Amino acid sequence: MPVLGKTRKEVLTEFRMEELLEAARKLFAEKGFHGATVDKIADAAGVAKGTVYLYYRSKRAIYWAALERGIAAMIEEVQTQVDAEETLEGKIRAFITIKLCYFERNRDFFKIYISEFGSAFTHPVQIRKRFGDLYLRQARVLEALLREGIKRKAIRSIRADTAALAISDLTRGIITQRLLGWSKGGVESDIRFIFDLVWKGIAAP
Amino acid sequence: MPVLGKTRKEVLTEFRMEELLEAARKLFAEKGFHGATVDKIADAAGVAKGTVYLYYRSKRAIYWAALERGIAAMIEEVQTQVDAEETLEGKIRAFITIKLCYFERNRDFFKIYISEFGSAFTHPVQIRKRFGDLYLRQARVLEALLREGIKRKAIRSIRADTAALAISDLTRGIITQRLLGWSKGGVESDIRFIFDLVWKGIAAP
DNA sequence: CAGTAAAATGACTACCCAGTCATTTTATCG
DNA sequence: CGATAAAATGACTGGGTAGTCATTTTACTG
Repeated sequence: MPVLGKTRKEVLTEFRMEELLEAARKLFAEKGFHGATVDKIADAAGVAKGTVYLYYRSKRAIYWAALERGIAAMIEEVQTQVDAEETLEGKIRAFITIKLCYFERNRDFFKIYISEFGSAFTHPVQIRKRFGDLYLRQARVLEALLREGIKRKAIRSIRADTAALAISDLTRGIITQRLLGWSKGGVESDIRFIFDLVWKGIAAP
Repeated sequence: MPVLGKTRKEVLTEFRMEELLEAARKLFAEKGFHGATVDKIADAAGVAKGTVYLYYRSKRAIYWAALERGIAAMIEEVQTQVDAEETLEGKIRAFITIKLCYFERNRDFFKIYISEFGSAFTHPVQIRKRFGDLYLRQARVLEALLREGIKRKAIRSIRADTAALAISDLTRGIITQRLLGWSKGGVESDIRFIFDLVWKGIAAP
């Protein structure tokens, strides 16, 4: 009997899916898609393997759920913070900052994200497209900012879509470097570095 | 009996290793490390599976050989072309251009390269280090250029190591976009775009 | 051409793992 | 407290593959 919008069953389902997702995120991050086994994910979530299949259709489905949810959360956070800034400069800086901080906080997720990027070429077209759409969605937040800047002559006339992807690449690159231990400076220093490079690179003369 | 520096055996070994590497490169690029089977690699090289193991210790060994040789060849090509340029501007442009063209010509290799990048986090430390060294080696070519530019006041005072990695990331990003079909322009247009962004970003005021 | 060594073969072993489903455990309710 | 349904279990199946090695093929040599 539905009492407060959610039936008992719905609550349980939500709980199990959450626990499984959390366990899966850690294992996929640690071992990669192939290295993480459904058995281990079940174990980590404190259930038996069969139970996993009561909540997710397949191993891939869990993987996708983890990836999709992570990207969606990131986009939301980025969008909110960008909207909160007044100036174009502030907005672009926020875009870089929030992404960097989000990944710094969610290292597990970033590892999955990056790994998916690497497999993009070997996946079937349809999966590649799905990931591409997800990735492009966050780039488009930035693209809109750049377009606005170009219109207002604050930014020189560049290809906004390409520039947005380039800035995303730079951000992703810095995060990778940080996770691999190649970056010696602090987060602030890294943010400042990228932002300076980008801003000087795109600002109107 | 060694006649011309190489024994019959050495020639055969070299030939087989080459054939296998070529076949492996294609398959790894197409299917990824897990998707490519030793059987298929052997097939593609026109030998039986057992023969593969006469020339390579393991599947991983073939993979590494393909990756290492590809990166080494790229570095060599980049270094040569960079050296051939006179100006700092020309050298930096050459760095970007040659990498882009090299990968454009060796798409198979790039797919392996990128995929390795994605798996960097899930590999054992020792393998990760090995790949890192390889990657950093090419970044150091650029780093040396930047340092020289900073010394000569042509480039503003920035962290040369971080900037070198950032420019590498940008280049890698563009190549990825091209391979995924996200980049609409031609190669020249992409090169010009990155170079402009970078040059304006790092040039002395 | 026979005999020997080098090279190649592919059937086989040993292992791994996604996904299933008959069975057991737990919750619900009259 | 049974009876019934919902949820969970884990042994099992089917498919797959890295790496081995006894056997066969090919090349070389006297």
